Amino acid sequence: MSPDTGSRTSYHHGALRQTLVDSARELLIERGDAGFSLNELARRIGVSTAAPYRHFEDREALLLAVAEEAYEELRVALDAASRTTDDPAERILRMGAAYVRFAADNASVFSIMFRGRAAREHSFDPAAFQSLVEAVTVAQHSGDLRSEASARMLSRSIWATVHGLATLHLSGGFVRVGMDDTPERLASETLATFLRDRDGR
Amino acid sequence: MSPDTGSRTSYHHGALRQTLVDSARELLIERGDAGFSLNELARRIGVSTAAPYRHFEDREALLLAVAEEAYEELRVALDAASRTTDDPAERILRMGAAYVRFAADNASVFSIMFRGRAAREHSFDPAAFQSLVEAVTVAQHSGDLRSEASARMLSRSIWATVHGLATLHLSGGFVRVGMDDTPERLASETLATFLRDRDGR
DNA sequence: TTTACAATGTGATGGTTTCTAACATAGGGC
DNA sequence: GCCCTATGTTAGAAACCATCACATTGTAAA
Repeated sequence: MSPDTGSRTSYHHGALRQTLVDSARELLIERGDAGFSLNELARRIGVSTAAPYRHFEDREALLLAVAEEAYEELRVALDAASRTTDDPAERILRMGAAYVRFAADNASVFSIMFRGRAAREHSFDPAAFQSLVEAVTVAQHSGDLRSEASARMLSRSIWATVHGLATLHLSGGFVRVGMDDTPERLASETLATFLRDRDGR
Repeated sequence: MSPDTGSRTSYHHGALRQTLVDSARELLIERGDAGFSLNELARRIGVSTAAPYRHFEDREALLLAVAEEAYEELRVALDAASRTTDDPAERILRMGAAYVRFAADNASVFSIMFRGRAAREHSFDPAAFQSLVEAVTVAQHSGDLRSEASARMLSRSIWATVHGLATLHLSGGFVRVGMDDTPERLASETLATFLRDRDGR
């Protein structure tokens, strides 16, 4: 008897790898990290539960692929935010806001980005870090930054601050002390600490 | 036939609940969040795999109990760090260092503290936050803080910064850009951004 | 064009996990 | 001393991850 290939007409799916990554992201959003199941994913796509293993070593490897795509999206979002202004200080604020916004809009995906192999291999991406260092250097030269610490040190501080904002915002901690806010306001109010008071704003 | 009660002599364990929490922490450290198994835990302790369910609703509830104990330890550690100095700015630095140190010394426990119910119910503990606000207020009055933002706002910023340092330090992100360091130095170099330059140090 | 191969699917299955149900034991209040 | 409840046990259902042997198909060489 010919095997059941779901609603497919051909035996081979054709684009299973990418379908797995895309659908995995949806399922992850629905069920969360703990509730995510490879079996359920395969059933939804209409392939056998063994099929995903032709493309990914194990469950973790598939989630890593999802995280990698998300890291790329985050990089693009930060880049886009950076391009929305020429003002050095404003640029830092907007990149920070974009980071927290991304976390808020992609909660469960964001959380798998910062655990396991994904975190080790992709968090604090050197290229993205370098672009922040450059923005900070410009801001320093234009006198917008309070501190005289090295650009790399300051960038590390800013990154950590924004990342902390993102994760604590997700965890709901700010709500408990009556200090929750939009990602944009969280970022600008917090990063203001790093900036000199300026005329026009 | 009398049931096998492991190496125990009596049918009842006697202090199973606390033993579960303590051993769960050890197993969590060995295997990590994903690798942690209630069955393995029960086998180690020498009780049946159903026994833990007399004390905890499910796997998650047991890990929540572990997280709750850890939150208390963190609170104590922050309190102890706070008491090591009377200098207002130094106090903030030391609390920050203690926070990052705790994360570094208790990696897998720290990670379960900030996900799921544990994060929602215990992250950003209002009492701990209040004690930071007080330290910040003192530092403001003594002129040690750069910013004139409200003590609550500044405290939120400092907390987010320290939390970001802790999580990124754990993920190994700093290593990738050649900027890793001890928890103490990470905290002091980063929090320096918030402080005025002072004479004696 | 045919044929062999490599890639990608399937079905079946083993081992482990979480959690529940029904039953066993014992400790403490009456 | 007796019962009741708390806290164990055994058995097992349902799901999941992962692997095996086998099936199908696209493709590249002969």
